[in-house]
Amino acid sequence: MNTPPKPSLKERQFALRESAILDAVDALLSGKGFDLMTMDEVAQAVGISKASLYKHFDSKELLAAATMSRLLDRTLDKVAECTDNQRAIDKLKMLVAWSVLEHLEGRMPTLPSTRSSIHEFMMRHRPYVEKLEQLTEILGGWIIAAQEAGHINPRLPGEVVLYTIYARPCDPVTDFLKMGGAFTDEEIIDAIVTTCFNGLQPG
Amino acid sequence: MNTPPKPSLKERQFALRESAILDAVDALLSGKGFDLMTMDEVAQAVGISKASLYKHFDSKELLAAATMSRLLDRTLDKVAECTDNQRAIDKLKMLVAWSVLEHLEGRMPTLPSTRSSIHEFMMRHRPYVEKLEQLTEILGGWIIAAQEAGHINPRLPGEVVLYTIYARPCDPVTDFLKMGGAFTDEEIIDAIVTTCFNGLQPG
DNA sequence: GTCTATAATCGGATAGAC
DNA sequence: GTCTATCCGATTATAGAC
Repeated sequence: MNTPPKPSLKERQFALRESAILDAVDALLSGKGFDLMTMDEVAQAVGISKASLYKHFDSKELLAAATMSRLLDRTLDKVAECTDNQRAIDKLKMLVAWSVLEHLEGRMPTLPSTRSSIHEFMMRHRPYVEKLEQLTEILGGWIIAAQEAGHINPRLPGEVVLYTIYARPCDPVTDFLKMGGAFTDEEIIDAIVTTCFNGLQPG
Repeated sequence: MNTPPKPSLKERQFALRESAILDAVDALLSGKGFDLMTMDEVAQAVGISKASLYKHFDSKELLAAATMSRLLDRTLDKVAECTDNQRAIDKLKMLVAWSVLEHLEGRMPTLPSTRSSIHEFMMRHRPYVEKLEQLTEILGGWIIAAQEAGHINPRLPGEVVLYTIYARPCDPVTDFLKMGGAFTDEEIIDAIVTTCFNGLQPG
């Protein structure tokens, strides 16, 4: 058997730059979304020229896809950290809290809202869709378990619960509360988790 | 005293065309949002040239502002229909249900999400802000009443409740459920109202 | 692979004839 | 006021030198 080829210095530098690009895109997508983000901004944020940026990613769409793919990797990592003796409802709440925190700290590129021009592209991008399906399957299991345990309304269709959870990090409420400046990040996260799982009614 | 001047045929035609423009913008903003809507599309949808469109509205921003202003008028009308013997919580639920229906039927231009380039402009546009403040004052009263009646969690800050209600028509969940095609509009409205006021929990 | 310079396109806005 | 034709800036993407 061959030992796995050791990455050369050049290869490591290349990977490092690519990661720096994706970090910049995380912040830009998180702040202004796909349509308002320009490739000039990305290049400037990383400190490289636009032409070099295009050597790493052939198009703006593919750049966004790579970023979203990496987000799903992070999410799957977070999901994998959960242990079997946690309650499903607690795992779901943890995930929502985590994703809102990621959004607040600028590491959460917009999940594709139907309105973004990138949405259709992402739905046809295999690597992204496959990871999304993987995540959906796991969360689907958690949701059913939580419904059977009496912690989530069993009359709610699974899709409704799933989308409600997926949509939380891009809920405009988070941005409005942040903008007002009257709440700490912790309070904002608490507000989103509470209204998500308990609604507005007394708890 | 003078009698109010009777509008001439020309003036009525002008007003009619203006209303047709705003109807088209309602649908476009509702479907793709401000940034993805182009003035060419608007002109084409109405069946006039772009230059004529600019005779009615001096800029894309002002066009959006007029549309959003008209939306607030409709909302204030809806609010005025409520009678005093209704419970505050029921009025709030009615308003959420109505706004989601408007969105589903393409008459709900996006409320300014922080991410849209129009957001800052709207916040400086007097007529819009004044109407928004008017609506906010009324809903603020309803929210406090509902909290005192024990129908809304009194520990939730007013802003959290208000923003949560304001954000419902532009919740991505609505679009996702609609796109899936598995739910009727009525079921979608019910899902949004339920998850908004009761959350995901049973009960 | 990185850069500067540039092509190609798109979209907001306007000129000028009628 | 409406139209056709056009301007102009911004943005994605690429050519070609090093």
